[in-house]
Amino acid sequence: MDTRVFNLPQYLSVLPLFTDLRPPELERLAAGCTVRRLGRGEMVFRCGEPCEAFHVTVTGQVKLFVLSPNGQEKIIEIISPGQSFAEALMFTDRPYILNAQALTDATVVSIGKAAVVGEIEQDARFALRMLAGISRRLHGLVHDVEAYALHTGMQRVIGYLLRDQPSQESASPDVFTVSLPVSKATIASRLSLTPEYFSRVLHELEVAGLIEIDKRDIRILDTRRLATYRAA
Amino acid sequence: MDTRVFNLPQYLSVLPLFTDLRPPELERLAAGCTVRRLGRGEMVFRCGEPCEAFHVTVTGQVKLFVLSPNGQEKIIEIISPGQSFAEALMFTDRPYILNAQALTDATVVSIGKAAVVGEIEQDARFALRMLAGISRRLHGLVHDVEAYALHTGMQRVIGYLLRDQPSQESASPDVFTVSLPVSKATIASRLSLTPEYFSRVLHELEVAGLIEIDKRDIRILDTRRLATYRAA
DNA sequence: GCCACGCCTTGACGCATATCAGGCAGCAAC
DNA sequence: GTTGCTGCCTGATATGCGTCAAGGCGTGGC
Repeated sequence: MDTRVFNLPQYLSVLPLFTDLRPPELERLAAGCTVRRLGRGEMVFRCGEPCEAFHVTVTGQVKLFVLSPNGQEKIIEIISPGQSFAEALMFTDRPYILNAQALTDATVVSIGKAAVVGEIEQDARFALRMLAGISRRLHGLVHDVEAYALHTGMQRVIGYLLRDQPSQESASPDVFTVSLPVSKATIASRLSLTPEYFSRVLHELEVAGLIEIDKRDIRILDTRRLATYRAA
Repeated sequence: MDTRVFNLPQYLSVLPLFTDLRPPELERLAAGCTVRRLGRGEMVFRCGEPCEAFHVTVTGQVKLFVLSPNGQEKIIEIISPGQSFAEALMFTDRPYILNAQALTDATVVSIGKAAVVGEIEQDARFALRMLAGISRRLHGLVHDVEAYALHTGMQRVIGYLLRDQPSQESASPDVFTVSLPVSKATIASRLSLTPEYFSRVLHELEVAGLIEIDKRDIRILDTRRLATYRAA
C-alpha cells in the first residue's frame, strides 16, 4: 500500500461500521482522522495514556496486550487488517487500560472521539452500529473467559485452529490449512499458554495424525476427530 | 419490597443509565418493561434463547454463568441490586451466550429491545450513556482476562478483597471488613478457583495475620501488607 | 430429640502447565 | 567465514491448583 494514493473517505466506507454513511458524512469523519505508518515494534498507544480516538488497522498486524508488574505479557487480541480496536475504551472517559503495538510494519487510521460522538448525535443508526460492534467485542471476551476457565490448553488450541469452521458436521471440508498470521509465541500468549507448551500441544496433535505442521502452516487432516480429540 | 407499591418509572429514573430522562420518556420506557419475581434458583434466561431484552436486578442477586459440556459451571459475574446485565447481548441479534439465574429470591425488571432502540433514536445522549455502560462492562472483562492470565489464585483473591480500595496508600483505612454477598463457592467460581482452593487461600491469609474470617465477614487487618503479599 | 442437608474445611494425591536450560536452523551483517 | 540474531523445539524438573474423599458445624423439619 502506498500512502500517497490512499483515499481515506473511500477506505472508511468499506468498514462495516461505516457502511451506508454518505460521502459528505464520510468527509466529515475523515477530517477527524489521522493516518500513521508504524514500523514493527512501534506502539500505537500505551496503557495509561488518555484515550481520544479509536483505531483501524489498514495494513499489518497490531497486538493488544497487558503487562504484569514483573514484565510478563498477555496478549488480549491480535488485530488484522480491516479490524478496529479500542472503540470501547473511548466511551468510558478513562485512560487506555492496555497497550497496542505493531507486530509488523503497519498502517493505522485513528478516528477521533469528537468525530464519532458528532456522528452518533446525527445518526441513530450509526449509534446502533457502534453498539453492535462493541457488543460483538464483549461477546468475544466472554467467549475467551469461558475458554480460559473451562477448557484445557489442548482444547483452546483446537478451538483456535477450528475457529472459523461451522462446527456442525455440515459442509465443512475435512481437510484444510490454517496459516498462523503471526509467530507461534504470539499465538501462544493469545491462548494463555507458554510458547513451550504450545509447541508440545501441536506436536501431540501431529503425532496423533490430526494435523501436519509446516512452519506457520497447519494442515488440518481430520476436522471431526480433531474437534472431539481428548488428550492422549 | 412489595410489588404492589412498586413504581416502575420512578425506579427506572434512579438507574445511572436513565438519569435525566424526563417523565414522559420514562413512561414510554416503562411500557416496554416487565417485572418478574423469581424464587432462588429460577432462571432469568438460558443460553441459546433469543435475546429480546436486557435486565436490571432490583432485589436479590443474580449470577451470570456458562456451562462446560460436562456440566461444570463458571460464573462470569454476580449481579447485585441496581445493576443491569445482558445489555450487550441485546445489540448483536444473536441468542444469549450465557445463563442468568437467581442466587436468592429476586426481583428483576426486563427492558425490551424495542423500547431501548426507540429511545436511542430519540436521544443521542441516551445512546452515549448506553455505549459508556457497555464499555465499562467490557473494561471489566479485560480486567478479568488479565487477572486470569497474569495473576495467581492468591492474587485474585486479594484483588477481590481489595477491589473497592483506592489502591494507592492515600486515605484508605488500614482495617475494614468485607462481607461476601454470596456463598464462598460462588465467589470461588467467579474467581475461577475451586471452593477447596479458595478455602485454603483464605486460610493461608488468616495464618499470615492479614485477615480474620468470620463466616462471610472477612476482616482486613493490614491493607498494605495484604496488597503486596506473595505466597508463603 | 434427632436426622438431613447445605456450606465449608481439611488432608492426601495427581495432573496440567510453567520454568529453566540447552540446542538447532535460518538469516542478516560485516 | 563468523557472529549474532530471532524463532522454534525438546528434555528435566517444579508447582499451582484440581480432584477425591471424609468430616465438622449450623439450621430447619418434624
